[in-house]
Amino acid sequence: MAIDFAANENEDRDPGPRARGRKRDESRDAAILDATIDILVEVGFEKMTVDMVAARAKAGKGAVYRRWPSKTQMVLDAVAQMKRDVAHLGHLPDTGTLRGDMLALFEASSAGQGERFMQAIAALAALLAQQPQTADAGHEAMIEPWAEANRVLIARAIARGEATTAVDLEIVAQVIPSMGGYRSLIQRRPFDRPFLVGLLDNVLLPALGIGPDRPST
Amino acid sequence: MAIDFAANENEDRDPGPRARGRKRDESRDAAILDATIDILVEVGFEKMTVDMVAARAKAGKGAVYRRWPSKTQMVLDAVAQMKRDVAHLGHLPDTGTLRGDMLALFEASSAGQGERFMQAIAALAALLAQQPQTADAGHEAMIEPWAEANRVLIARAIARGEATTAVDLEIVAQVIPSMGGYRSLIQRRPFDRPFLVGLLDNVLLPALGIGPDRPST
Amino acid sequence: MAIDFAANENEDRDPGPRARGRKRDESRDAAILDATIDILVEVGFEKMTVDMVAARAKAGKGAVYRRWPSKTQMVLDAVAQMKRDVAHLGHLPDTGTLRGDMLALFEASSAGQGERFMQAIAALAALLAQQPQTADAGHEAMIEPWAEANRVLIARAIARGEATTAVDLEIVAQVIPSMGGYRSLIQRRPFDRPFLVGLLDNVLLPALGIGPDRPST
Amino acid sequence: MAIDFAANENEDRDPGPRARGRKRDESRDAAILDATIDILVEVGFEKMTVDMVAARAKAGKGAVYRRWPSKTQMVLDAVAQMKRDVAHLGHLPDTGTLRGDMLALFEASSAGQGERFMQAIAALAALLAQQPQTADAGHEAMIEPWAEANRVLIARAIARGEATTAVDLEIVAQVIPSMGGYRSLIQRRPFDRPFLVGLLDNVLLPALGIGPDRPST
DNA sequence: GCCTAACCGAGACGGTACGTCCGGTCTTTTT
DNA sequence: AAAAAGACCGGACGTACCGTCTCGGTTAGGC
Repeated sequence: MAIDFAANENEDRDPGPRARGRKRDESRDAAILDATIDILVEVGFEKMTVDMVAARAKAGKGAVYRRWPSKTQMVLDAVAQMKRDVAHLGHLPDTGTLRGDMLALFEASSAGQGERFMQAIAALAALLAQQPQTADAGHEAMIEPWAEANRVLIARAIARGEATTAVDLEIVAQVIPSMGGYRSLIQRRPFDRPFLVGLLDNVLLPALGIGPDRPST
Repeated sequence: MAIDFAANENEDRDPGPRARGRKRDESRDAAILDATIDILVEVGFEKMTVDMVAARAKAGKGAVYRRWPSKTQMVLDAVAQMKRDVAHLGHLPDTGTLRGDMLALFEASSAGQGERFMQAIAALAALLAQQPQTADAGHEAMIEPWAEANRVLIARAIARGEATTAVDLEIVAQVIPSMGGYRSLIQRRPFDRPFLVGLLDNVLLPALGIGPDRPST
Repeated sequence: MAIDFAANENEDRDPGPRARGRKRDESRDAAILDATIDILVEVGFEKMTVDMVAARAKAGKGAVYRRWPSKTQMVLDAVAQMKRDVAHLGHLPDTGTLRGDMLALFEASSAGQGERFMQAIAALAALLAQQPQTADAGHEAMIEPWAEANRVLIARAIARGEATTAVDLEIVAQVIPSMGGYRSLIQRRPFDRPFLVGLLDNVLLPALGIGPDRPST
Repeated sequence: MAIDFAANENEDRDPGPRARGRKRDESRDAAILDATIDILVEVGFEKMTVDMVAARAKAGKGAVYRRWPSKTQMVLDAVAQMKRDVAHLGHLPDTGTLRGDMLALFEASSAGQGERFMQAIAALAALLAQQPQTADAGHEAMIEPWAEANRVLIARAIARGEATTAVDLEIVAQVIPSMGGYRSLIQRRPFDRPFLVGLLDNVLLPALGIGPDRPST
């Protein structure tokens, strides 16, 4: 967890003997990234221009390119920033059943910026495959935190005897994030509650040996 | 099945009053599509330019745009052409067990141009998400035939009593294609035999109620 | 004479084995150069942008930079083109006296594009001194043809015994063009008839030993 | 004479109620102006950047813009500063002949920083024509003092009966400065002794009715 | 055996975004 | 309060690429 795309910006800097001159205005970072997400959601990655972003953020192009070497890196960082805002593991739901936990996790992330995040992710797909490293970065920012949450919830279910120990946790925890990612990014169909329920009841829970003693739905 | 992206080109043509003038040189189609795949694999969709493709095919840009209305459509058609070469459903394997069938299907499609095809698909991801319609088209060309094959094999397993009837065939048949697509397109990691075996033994077969009475592997 | 700034474009090209591909649209050259002069006169060299010129000429920036390597070269060529249009040596006036010839030459060049040409030259001064070679080029285009005309007229006056042979024709022929150039470019005051008459009667004619048996003025 | 571009900076300052805080470091003025001339001569006005000048002077841009409102004004001031060092009218030469006086004036101004000054002036031409007012200012600083010296020397020659009274002193006194300015600024060729001698013997002296009873040269 | 339309490779065309650079302003820390 | 350092906005430059159009030349029918 704790993905930090901006690490190169925030942490890798060698302050040198001393930090002289005017400080980077950190508020510009946020303003630019916010504008990036806005435009990304509105027009998509291809039709977004750096000038649009700079104008929306009331910034100059210089301020943009001082921070990121290219439009692509800027967008990746914008999405990573969003993810940092969105993913607050730790206060994971605990309803007593795996099925309940998974549904509660979905509800929780649908609230907040969840929707907007998914829109941004979808707009972003175009650039993920441009180069392997950006694809990795995007995956780390998007799917890994989600898989981590799944891993924790399933581990809990195993611990309380609800789920079988016969399967590889690592693989099973990837099922919902991967299929959700594919659905959002490639199929561009919504990752909604019915889709999640279908996956739970027909794939995940059966694979874990959890029978259909389901409540309402 | 039998996806044909080029249908519009090859079949929709209205011959008009009569076909006059020089005939279109059909060998140029193949040369251009081959060059497209070459470049796509080498540099990716974004860095590929139409001029590059034309030069590689020793063709002019006019010949390209006479055949396809845009770079995107040309690339989609190139990949569809590949798919046509690769996917020969109908003679699906029949080994007696679902596990054996799935592995045999994998081996079959790994032969031929399978590797190259996957590289092309991966390079292609960039454009899939650009517009919903191209995403749909790409999905239809890539994943649906694969899911269809899964559907047939699983239906056979249910018919012979190997697999449970308790789950939704439609959803279960999507698991391997979706996760494979996500792995190839977004993670850009190989969809190889170990990954397939992991999915089969930890997700698909348990979900279908098929126990681990596996042979060697 | 016969200054040709565009020589590099029009004559230096090695056609290679054959001239292939679409031909340069020569009308675009003229359209761009005309637009260049328009904008140059309207806003001056510094405030003129290449995009302005391209838009005015209904051209793309590509067409501009295919012809000239920089804004500076484009402007120099535009002025040279103008000069080519303006300077039609050969049909020099012949009034019987040097004074009459010089005044007639002035009247002739004041007609036509003369005025516009001088405006362009004035706007252009900014760039002449940027680099030695552009300064040379500008000088060749602007002043040399003028000096050549002076040389011819003065030589005629010497031939018919009107002017002394005691002075260096080369130097004397430079007086009016140089002082006119300085006045236009640096002082930015008009090179008008009173100024010319002052030079003739107080400098050029006395230096050539021609007395003040002047007509009206 | 006594042009002082820097007047606004050095004399117009209102000391206010009291001069508080750190005193302005007057040595920075000179350092910046020196650096300005250096860079101006090295790369010309257009390619010179304010950052270059500040770096060379080991100053910040703030120190520059606290003193001059723009790059243009700074450069004009730098050249005016030079001029102040160079032009010391009053002790004009007096050799008994106009020809001797003019040559002696040339020798005097060639000494000192004359050469460097001319280089700077040449580099400066670019900005002179940008706006009329800077052109005027430059002309006043450069050419007018020179013309004034010519005027005095020629008036003396007329007074002692060496030169004719038949011509307009004002116009004749402009000949050498104007042609010298044109040669330096536009042609970028040296205003050297042979050039001066050519002008004197073929234009100025004949125009003033002074015959070729020249000494050695 | 011509005529003519449609093809071919090559490459110029208009338009538009990218990433760089610089002028003039503002901010931070040090003197 | 002035100094050096350097980030800030705005906007022009020159490059690259998409999809269209034009050039000279070639390849078929149809006459």
